[in-house]
Amino acid sequence: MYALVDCNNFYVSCERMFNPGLEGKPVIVLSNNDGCAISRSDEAKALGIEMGAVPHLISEKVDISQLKIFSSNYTLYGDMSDRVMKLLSEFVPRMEIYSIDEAFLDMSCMPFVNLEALAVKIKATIKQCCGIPVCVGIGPTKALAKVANRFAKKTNKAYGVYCAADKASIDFMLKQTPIGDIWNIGHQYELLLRRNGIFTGSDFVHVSEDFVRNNMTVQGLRLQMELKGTPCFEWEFEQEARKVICVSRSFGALTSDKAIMAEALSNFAAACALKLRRQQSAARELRIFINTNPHRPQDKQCFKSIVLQLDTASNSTPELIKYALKALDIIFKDGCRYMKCGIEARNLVAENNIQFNIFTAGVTAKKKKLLSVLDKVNDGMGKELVRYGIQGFTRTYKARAAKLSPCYTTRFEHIIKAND
DNA sequence: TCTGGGGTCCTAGGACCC
DNA sequence: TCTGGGGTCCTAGGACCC
Repeated sequence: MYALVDCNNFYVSCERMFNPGLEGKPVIVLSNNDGCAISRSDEAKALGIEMGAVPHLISEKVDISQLKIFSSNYTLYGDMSDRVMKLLSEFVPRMEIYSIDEAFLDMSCMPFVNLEALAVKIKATIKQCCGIPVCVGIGPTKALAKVANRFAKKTNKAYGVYCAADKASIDFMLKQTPIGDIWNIGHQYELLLRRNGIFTGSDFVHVSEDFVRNNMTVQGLRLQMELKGTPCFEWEFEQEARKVICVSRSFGALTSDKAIMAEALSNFAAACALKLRRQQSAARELRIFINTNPHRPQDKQCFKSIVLQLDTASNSTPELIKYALKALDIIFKDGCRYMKCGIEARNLVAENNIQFNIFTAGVTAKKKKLLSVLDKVNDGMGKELVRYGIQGFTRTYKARAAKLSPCYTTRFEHIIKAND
C-alpha cells in the first residue's frame, strides 16, 4: 500500500506559518521573476485566480488591495520542506520524496495498522509541528494514492484523508474523478480522451489497452495498469543522479549589454558547477543558450544555443565559466534585447570516472582540492562568499522579487522578534 | 510594465554499420 | 510493379510532472 502526503497550497502555507495575519485571506505566491501565480490560497482560488495567472491581469479582475502577494522564497520553502519530510520519515520504514511538497510513504509492511487512522495522525502531527496543512491519499499503487489524495482535497479537505484500499472505494473515487485530474494526464491527453468519450477515471480504466497503447505510448498503458491496481511505477527511495543539470533565469529587465549577459552566465555556470559537484558528476557536454522575449513580437527575436564538447569532463567552476563565455562570444548578437540565458550540463559522468588525457591528468587533483576548499568556505557561510571576478557584484540582471518575505528559518537576522 | 524553472520519459526518423 | 534486413546510436520534438 502507498500513501501520498501532499502539502496544501504549500508555498502559501509556508508564508502563512510565519505571518498568521494571512489566515483566511486570499494569498498568492509568484514564480521566479514575479511572472505568474504558482501557489494560491483557497480564498484566492475562490476569487477566480487561475494557476499561472499574470499579476497585471489579476489586477484587472480582482481588488488587488485585498490580495496578499509574495515573490517566491525558495530558501524558506526548501527549509520547511526538509522539516516536513523529516517528520514524515518517522512514521514509516521507507519513503520517497517526490517533490518539494509531496512524498510517497511505504505502507506495505504494516498489516495490523489501521492505515486511515495512521494517515489522520500524520496529518495532525505535520500541522502541529510544522504548521503546514496536508492531505493524505492511500491506495494500492502510486497512481491510485495520487488520485485518492486529490479526492481527499476536493471532497473533504478538513478531514484531508481518503483511503482507496478496496475495490468499492476505488470505483467510487474513479467515477468522480475527471479525466484531466489524473496524474500523468496533461492537457493534450485530456483533449484526446474527451474527444473519444472518456470523461472520468472510471471511463479510462475501461478503455481497450490497444487504444491506450496506440495513443498514449507505454507510459499511458502503465498508468492504466496502475489505476486498475497493478503497480507499474517503481519506488525510487534513493535520489538518482540527475542526467541533465540546467541553470537558467529570466532577467529582471531586458538587456542588450553583453557584459551583463557575461556576468549572468558566469553566475549560472558557477551554480551549475556546484550542482554537479554536489552529485559527484562531471559534464562532457555543455549547452549554452540565450533568448529574447518571445512575447514581444515587435522586437527582433533571437533564440540561440550552442553545444560545446569538453576536452575532459568537468565540474570545475572556472572551467565551466570559461566555456560559457566562449559560447557567449559565438552566439551573442548585437542589437537584440535578451530576456533570459542559461547553461545546461549534459552527458554526465561520475566524477571519479573521468577519462583524462595526457595534458590534464596531473593538474586536476590540485584544482579539485581548491574547489573543495571553496565549497567548504561558502557552505560554512550559508551564502556564496568566495567568487570569481567575472561573476561580478552588480547583479543588474537579477530577477524581480519585489515582495520577498524574510528567510525566517535560515538567517539569524530574519528571525521573528517577539514583542515584550 | 507584462507570461517560471527544472526536470523525466518516449518515439520517430536519419545516419551509419555489416 | 518488385531496390535487403537487422541492428545501434543520436537528435529533435512532444508529452508529462511539480
